[in-house]
Order: sequence, then structure tokens, then C-alpha cells
Amino acid sequence: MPEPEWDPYNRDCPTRAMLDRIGDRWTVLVVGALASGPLRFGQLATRVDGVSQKMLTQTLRGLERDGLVTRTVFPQIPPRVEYELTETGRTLQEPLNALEEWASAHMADVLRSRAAHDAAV
Amino acid sequence: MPEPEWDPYNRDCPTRAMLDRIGDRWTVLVVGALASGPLRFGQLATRVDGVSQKMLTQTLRGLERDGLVTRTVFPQIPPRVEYELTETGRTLQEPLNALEEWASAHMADVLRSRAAHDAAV
DNA sequence: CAGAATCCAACTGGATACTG
DNA sequence: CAGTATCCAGTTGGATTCTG
Repeated sequence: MPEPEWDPYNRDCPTRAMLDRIGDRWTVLVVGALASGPLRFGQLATRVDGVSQKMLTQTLRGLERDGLVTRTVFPQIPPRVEYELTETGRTLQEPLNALEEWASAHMADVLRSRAAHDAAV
Repeated sequence: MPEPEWDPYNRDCPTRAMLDRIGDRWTVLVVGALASGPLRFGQLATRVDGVSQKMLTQTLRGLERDGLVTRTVFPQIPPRVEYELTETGRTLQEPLNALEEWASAHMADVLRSRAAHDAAV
């Protein structure tokens, strides 16, 4: 079954949009935060330091739409809403982890280079 | 040698900025395009479909500053400038490839989910 | 060819206030 | 608690023009 030939280098390819979503600063962090299991909205807000509630909501809605996250509402007062990675969402973890690890591993190099470069000016 | 404990979940951690750079829609594509070897400015502009010359320049400057890409000017008229991944830049290829592959592999699922979700509204 | 510089429309995203 | 709605300042980035 020959998958269609996705090509991110073509400006009209949907994978472009996908890279945008992945690249979204909050998406990476939210998916990462959900890696260890379901979390409530408030818990996510706490874990992902600095995210505004607007952005968190927006990010979660996007992930839900793309089938990467499920949203479960428990009908009680006060409301309780849990977010959890779907099967597909979990497959995204691996590449995202790789990214975070790369960032951690090479951050020092990058900062050094950046300092040197700026000093040279 | 215990690396400092980078934590992308902390809003003040430099890895946050790094994720921003990686997340940059053009960075992923430019690094990917350079994977197979050095390219000239114009070649990059062609490969990375849709990038404006302003964005390409900006992206390349950023990558250069971070020590991920080298910029070589050949003193001739008309000018010839080549960009090439550095050692560190090449290490970034792997995680980025993983991302592109994920996008290619799951794009169909995502589009399906998206359509279903929108239809449900 | 490879850019630098400028202008400006459009989108992003934070802060704030309100609700079921 | 988990949002929604609104306002708005700041940033992004495309188009265009000019240059060594």
C-alpha cells in the first residue's frame, strides 16, 4: 500500500501544516507532559510553565482535532476534565523526546557558539 | 561531568528558546535540505518551496549564530555563498528526520481525524 | 547572485473579565 | 475547575525596492 508521497518541501503539502503544529512551542511540551499518563487541565497548566490558559486550551483543541489527544469530561461539579494521548499521539512521543534530548545535549554548545558569535561583532 | 539539568518545562530554561528555533517552520526544512551537502543561497531558496528571501536569510543567520551552519563566501562576481551543516548541525538531522518521517507516516491518520472531528460539529 | 532595508497587513498570544 | 470571550500590544513575515 503505497502511501501518498508526502513532501514537506512542497509548500502545499499538508505535512507542512503538520510541522507547524509540531513546531508549536506548546504542542511539544504538552505532548511531553502527557507522556506519563492522563492529566487534568489544571495539572497541565502547572506542568507547562508559562503557558497561558488561552494557549493551553487552543493547543489541546488542536491536538484533539488531529486525533492525538482525547478529552474526557467527568460530569460533576466542579468540572473535571482529563486529557490523554491517543495511540497516534503516543507515537509522536518518540520523535519529540529525541528533540528534547537533542536540545538538552547540545544546549551548551549552542550557547557557547552564540556567545562567541556575538562577541565577534 | 554532570550536565546542567536543562528543563524545557521551566519557562526560563534556554532549551525553551532552542525548541523555538527547532520549531521554526523554516529551520526544520533548511537543515533537512542541507542534509545531503552544502548548498548555495539560491539553491536553498528553490528547495525550500515558499520561503521568502528574508526568512531564508534570517533562518540561516540564526543557524549560523547557533553554530549549526557555516557560511562560506567565495570572493567572486557574481557572489557565491555556500551553506553547510556543522558537526553539531549534523547531529540535529537525526531528530529532525524522525519528525519528518512521523509527519509522513501519520499524516493520513491526522487528516482523517480532522475531517471526522470537523464533520461532527 | 546574495543580500540589506523598508513598509505594513495579518496573525499571535498575553491579560483580563466573566460563566456553567 | 475549566473553560469562553474580548481587547489589544507586539511580533511575524510577505512584498517590494535597492545594492555591491
